[in-house]
Amino acid sequence: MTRSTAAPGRAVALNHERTVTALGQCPLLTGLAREEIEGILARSTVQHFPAQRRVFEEGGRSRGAWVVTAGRVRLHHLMADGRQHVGGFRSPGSVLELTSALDGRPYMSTATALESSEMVLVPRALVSELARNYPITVRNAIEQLCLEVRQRDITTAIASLKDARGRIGCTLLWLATQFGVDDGKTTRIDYRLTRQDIADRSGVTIETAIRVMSDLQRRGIIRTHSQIIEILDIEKMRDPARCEECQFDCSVFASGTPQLIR
DNA sequence: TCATTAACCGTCG
DNA sequence: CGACGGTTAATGA
Repeated sequence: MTRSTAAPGRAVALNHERTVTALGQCPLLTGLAREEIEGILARSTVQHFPAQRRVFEEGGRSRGAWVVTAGRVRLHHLMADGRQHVGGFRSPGSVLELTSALDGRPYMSTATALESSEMVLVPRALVSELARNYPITVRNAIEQLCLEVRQRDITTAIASLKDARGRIGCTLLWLATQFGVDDGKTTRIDYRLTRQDIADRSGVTIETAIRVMSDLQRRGIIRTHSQIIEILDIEKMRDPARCEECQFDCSVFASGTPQLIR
């Protein structure tokens, strides 16, 4: 066999390895052995999506739970005026639409690939079967659904904040809990986001998002570089977001943070 | 395509 | 009235 055929074969094997690893990192499957993950993958379908392609749509019949195994995904609702309300962003290891997979009702939001992404669709039947065969997955599912409920509270908090400063501040702080990487003094949101993404997550126009973020940069509270946002002063960020009077569990400072939704 | 700025305008406290 | 934020347009990277 020539080198030209052997090399792609090895690439496929490596790719499979990465898919298995990412699938194993899915919170639903925590505690399962490698062979069990392999078995689940064997009975699931792997699909690839180019940037901007829809993975599934709100209202569509649930075929199962989706697990992000590569790339990045945006969850959102399409609104009548053409704007999007973004519910959240996901990265490898995330499970999407577990609720729909469990109750068989339609998908609750639309998912769009932000970049070339790989998704594993775990069929509904298999999700039920997992619950029967591996009690740990029931615990995992409960844990995951609790996290999703809590995140929904954050979304509510963002929407209920009165002004744009507060909404964008709350959005950035939440993103910091989800994707934040502590660089000693500052926190970097390790997830590329356009101004439009921030605006859609905050419920404001892109111009307003820019207006507010430019001001935050002038005041030395944040710094941005090629779609990566760094929070330089979390205290001052909490101020416009009015974190003190917020009843939701965003907990930017929480040490021993529970597993977050990736 | 993404980011930024500015002028303008309606809403609301 | 004046702050705020959406709309529109122009421009730069």
